[in-house]
Amino acid sequence: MRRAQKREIKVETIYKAALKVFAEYGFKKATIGDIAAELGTAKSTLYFYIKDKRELYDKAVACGFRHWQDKVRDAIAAEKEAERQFLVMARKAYEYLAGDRHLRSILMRDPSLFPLHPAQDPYSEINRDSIALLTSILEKGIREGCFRPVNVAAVAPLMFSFYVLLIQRTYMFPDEEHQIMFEDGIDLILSGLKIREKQSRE
Amino acid sequence: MRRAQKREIKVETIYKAALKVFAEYGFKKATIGDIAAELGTAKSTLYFYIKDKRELYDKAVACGFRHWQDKVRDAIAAEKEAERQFLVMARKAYEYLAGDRHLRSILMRDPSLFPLHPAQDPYSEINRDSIALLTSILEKGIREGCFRPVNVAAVAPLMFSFYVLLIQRTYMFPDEEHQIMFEDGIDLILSGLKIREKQSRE
DNA sequence: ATTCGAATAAATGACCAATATGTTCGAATA
DNA sequence: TATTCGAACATATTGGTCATTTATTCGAAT
Repeated sequence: MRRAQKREIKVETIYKAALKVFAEYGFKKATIGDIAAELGTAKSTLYFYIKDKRELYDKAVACGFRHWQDKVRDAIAAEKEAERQFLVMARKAYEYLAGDRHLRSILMRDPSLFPLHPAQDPYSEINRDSIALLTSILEKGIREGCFRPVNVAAVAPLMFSFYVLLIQRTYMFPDEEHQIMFEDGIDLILSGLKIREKQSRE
Repeated sequence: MRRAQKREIKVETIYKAALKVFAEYGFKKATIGDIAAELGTAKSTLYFYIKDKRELYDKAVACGFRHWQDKVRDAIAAEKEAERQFLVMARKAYEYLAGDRHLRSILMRDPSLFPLHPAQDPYSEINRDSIALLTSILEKGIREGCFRPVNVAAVAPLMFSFYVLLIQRTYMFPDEEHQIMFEDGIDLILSGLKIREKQSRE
């Protein structure tokens, strides 16, 4: 295995350990010592791989985000129609987070990680990717004639924020009620998008 | 004029002055002395009307919110159909805030005043009212057959949060782009609500 | 009932020392 | 040569005291 490759793997294990420790103690209280201990290595060794604590946090979180995003992307790739892709995107993102305790804990500790204000978002690159993904689904749906021809450039970021809001609520208050909110929220947005040739009242 | 009535008026002027000072300096930096000076009265006199600084802030903001809400309610009352009411609600709320510099400044200083998490919302009563207003419009629309029969109890709070998000964005970044986002956001939600018997593609 | 000035209580900020933590570095190792 | 480590160094945090500011109370005056 090439050196650079080996290093990459090592860095990933460091991020994983860091994520775990940060999830438990939060950025302030977690120490480099804690993370080194988690890895069974000396503090100083870490500095062979990272610049400083802040960067470690950012990169570790970014890594967690990217992993999340990859899973969602894979799930979407398995679908053909835009409408299905939209639904799968929403549900998979939700489901993945349900299974990643650490990332969830970090998100709950520090909701500002999600971009309320895209301008000051430390993970803008990743979130831009998410919005791009959403954008492509919207465009596909519009091309295929199942979505209304909305202003994609304006609507995609909004929908992303709305989704973040839904996720935050559902995980902050994981009760029946918020579960329903999530489903109904997705349904509302999807209905806003869809073109319905004919609709019967009931 | 009755004593209690006179007192009420006085309290309102105090709230108004407080709002102005808090808007300029923020809660921490604004002092009771500043507010007293704004009113041209002794600090101690304020304590005849208020309990403490914190309460003054909360009540002053609540007063500002209520005023805002009243204006929106009035505008809605002038409309008949649910769909129009919905639109007017969104636009009037936006427009009112545009005209109230102090309230806007306070909101921008402290976005948490708006309930991301309804549970820990200090103005839950007022926001409950807002959601109730929205709920009644939704129900009316559903009864009248122009809105889909959504789960109002789940959708109303979500729409409220979404609206808060739109407002925050638009005022935090008052540029062309966000203006468009506001309009498109409202349009998306309204489309999600509406029943369209027939729709032609174009 | 309402206002005020003076007095008191509580919070805040500046400063310092002690400790904990982040970061660097040269020697050791594989 | 790439990687690890322990010790040394630098920086940040904490706890504690004092001085100052600010919040709040109270009795006298209107």
